Amino acid sequence: MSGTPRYRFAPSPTGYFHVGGARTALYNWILALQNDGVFVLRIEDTDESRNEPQWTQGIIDALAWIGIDGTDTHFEGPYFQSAYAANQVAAAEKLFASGHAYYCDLTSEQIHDRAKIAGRPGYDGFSRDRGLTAGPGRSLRFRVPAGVTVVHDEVRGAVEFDNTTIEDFVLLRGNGKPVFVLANVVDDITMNITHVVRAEEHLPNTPKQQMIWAALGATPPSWAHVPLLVNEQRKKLSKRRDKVALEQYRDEGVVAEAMVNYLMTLGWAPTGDTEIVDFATIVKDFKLSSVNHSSAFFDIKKLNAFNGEYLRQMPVEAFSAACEPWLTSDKAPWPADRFDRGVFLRIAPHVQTRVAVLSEVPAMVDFLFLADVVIDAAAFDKAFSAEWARPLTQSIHDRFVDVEWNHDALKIAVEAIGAASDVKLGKLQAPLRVATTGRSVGPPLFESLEVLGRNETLRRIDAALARAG
RNA sequence: GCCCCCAUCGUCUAGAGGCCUAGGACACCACCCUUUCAAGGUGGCGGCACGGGUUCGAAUCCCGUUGGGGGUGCCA
Repeated sequence: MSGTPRYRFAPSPTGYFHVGGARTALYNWILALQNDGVFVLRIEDTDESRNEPQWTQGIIDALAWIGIDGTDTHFEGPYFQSAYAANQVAAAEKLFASGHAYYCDLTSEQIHDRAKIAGRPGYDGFSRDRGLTAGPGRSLRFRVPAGVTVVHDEVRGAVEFDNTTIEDFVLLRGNGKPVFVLANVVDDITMNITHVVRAEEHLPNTPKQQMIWAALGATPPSWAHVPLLVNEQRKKLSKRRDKVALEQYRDEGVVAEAMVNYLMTLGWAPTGDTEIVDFATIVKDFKLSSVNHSSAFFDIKKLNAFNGEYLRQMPVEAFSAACEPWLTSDKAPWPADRFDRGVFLRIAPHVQTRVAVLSEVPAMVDFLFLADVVIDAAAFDKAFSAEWARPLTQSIHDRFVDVEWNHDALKIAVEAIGAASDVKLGKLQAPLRVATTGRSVGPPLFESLEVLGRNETLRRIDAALARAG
């Protein structure tokens, strides 16, 4: 046994990268970092019907996004399980040669029929002592020994399995291809994996894997099964039902730091009264033994709250830079050449406290970059429904012609007009806001107008007055 | 069906027999601040699933019940 702990993350490339996978990867990565170990990435691409090469790059990109850097010295891989097929078959043959496995010529239908007649599900060990050798259509099954298999799990403690409840499971398919349980173990042995940290759904097949390790003469790794991430119905998060794609959250403007921090509060908690902690603290404090045993609901609301917190903590320049993908691409509702970074930077401090995810930003500043502001008709009608709305907005317009153009002066001017007619600023700003920004809510009005500029402000007020008739 | 895991506010969690009148966070509600909306501040609502033990003492240990979940493929 070498002294370097070797962890691994072994996803299959069957779709977008799952947030549950992200958390499992994070656990392994953090453990590798804090123990000066190695994080091995192994792509389990043996299910030819479901694999797509594009997903492999997606996994690598997603890992990089959450800080699991493929160029870091603690990172090793990616390895591809399919490349080790011959090695896995060789291991299976070794198991056959040593009597730990035997061939069986029964078809799935025959097994099913026998089970039905016997009244107990599963394979009944029919070919255990028939002395069959390898042949077309024959599968290789593991000869599960009598006794009890105890899995020592770093999260759950000792878990006992009575071997009579474990059927003689398949190692090699009728077509000669290895199945998951074999491939997984043989690769782990080949790659000198010492610690297997994965989701709880794998706990039931762990005794099988442990038996294979032993039968192959290897020392089983340290196991740890971490709780599942579930949806609101408390069912395992699924790609079909739930919003689980890491890429999707990234595209909506969740920042990686918030995602990582949030993911780490599921099933584990940093010490102290705050859950918002930096990655270095997490790496320092994380312990498998303090991971919870029960499943955790992936709460998008709380994720967004964390994200808002992270966004607000950023220096405004960093926030502004983080916003750019949403402001300069086709995600933005205005032509790319109308975006002005300097203008955005001026309004950014006010946007920063008002968004939870970055994708909300464009709608908050579109009035600055759109040639013609898009008026929300309902908001407009409501704002201009008051008796005073039209005349006072006209007065504001007239005053704005020569008022000093900064937010304080603008505010004082509007306030004065309101005071003369006994209309509070809170109400009076409504028609002005819709006229100039198209909406009833947004960043502080006078700051917005200061950035918008006098000419455009006057032009929009004119247009609104015309519209209000 | 069988095997395995789990059980603290709605949710994520703190809690390793007395520090618990059970702490924090998200959500929710109220108030304050306020140029809308936020942000921020203050306060509030709200939980140890149930039943038995063990113990001077149990959210914490044991057993059972109930409930939830995972697995049970020649998928990974």
